[in-house]
Amino acid sequence: MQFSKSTDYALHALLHLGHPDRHHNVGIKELSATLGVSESYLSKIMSKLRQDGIVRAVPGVNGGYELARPAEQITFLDVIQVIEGRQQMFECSNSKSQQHQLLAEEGAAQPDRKRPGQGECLVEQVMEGAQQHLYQYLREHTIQSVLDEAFKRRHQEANKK
Amino acid sequence: MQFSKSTDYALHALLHLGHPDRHHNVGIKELSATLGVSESYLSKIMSKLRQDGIVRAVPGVNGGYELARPAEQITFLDVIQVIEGRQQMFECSNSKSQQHQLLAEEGAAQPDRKRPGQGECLVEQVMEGAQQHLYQYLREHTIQSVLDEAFKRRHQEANKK
DNA sequence: TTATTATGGACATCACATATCTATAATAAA
DNA sequence: TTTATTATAGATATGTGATGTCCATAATAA
Repeated sequence: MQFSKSTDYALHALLHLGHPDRHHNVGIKELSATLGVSESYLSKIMSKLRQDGIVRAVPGVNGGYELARPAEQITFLDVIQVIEGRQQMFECSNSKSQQHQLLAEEGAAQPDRKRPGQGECLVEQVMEGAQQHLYQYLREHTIQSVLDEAFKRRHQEANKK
Repeated sequence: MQFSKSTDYALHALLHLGHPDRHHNVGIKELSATLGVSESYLSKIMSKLRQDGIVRAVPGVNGGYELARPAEQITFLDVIQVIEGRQQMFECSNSKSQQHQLLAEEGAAQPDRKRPGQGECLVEQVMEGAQQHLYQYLREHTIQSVLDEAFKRRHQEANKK
């Protein structure tokens, strides 16, 4: 139950691209050097981000990457789902087992067979609730919000002195 | 970024043990048959739960497992942490890279070197916030709360008829 | 046309989840 | 005390995904 390193790389790369006084594309060389990751590996990640419309890529001289939309419209959830995929965080593997029948209708004398697909797993439902909570939080944090926080701190630092 | 099947098995096994009209230990055979998982594999999981004090185990004739404490004191978070471990969900792998220095003190003329360990990664901080949100939700849901929900539904079902 | 840069495929490696089998220890019943 | 039963721990196997490298190709601007 851990986020992959790729997600880490992706988030940091986007922060770099979102840096305000940057007016040109950023090549994989610069990104790679800044993050301390190999060019080979990082380009795979950037390709994914491009395929999902998070960044734009330009080949050729002076090419590189740039954000495809404003940094405040790139949420943590966006990035995570591109890299980690969009599967459910939890899947109940024994929906057909005796367990669910016991929980759903245990002791119930009447065999009520009118709603077939209704037997959803209660464990799964709790976990889906957890996922929704997590996702909501991740939607509320964006590349821009991190940049803002960084600059706010730098400012506080300067004032304190 | 997915929970393992083992977590699924553990949660369902505990639901079985927490079932109210159960007054004796439950052997691995019964658990295995109910969940549709092999005895070998499930016993590994049960051993972990025992080592962490979630269940008690009794060998020998009429032995088996039982909850080590009331079902309302066994949270989803407890179970998940036993099975998945207690590492952070996210770790920033490049705390020493140029990236953080840029974000932390970019443009800052004064080399402020008084607080050494303060340079925490802002991405990591967001992700830790996410984790805390998730954990809070998982702490609020217990084996008992799922059982309650199951019986509530069964009751509604009976009344509707 | 050329140098530069991104892209995609193939490949290698390692860690981990999943799973099985077997020998051993502990316990209750006989 | 013996025996049957049950949990436990170790060794092992296997597949899958994360991480990472290398190389050939395509696209683009100078």
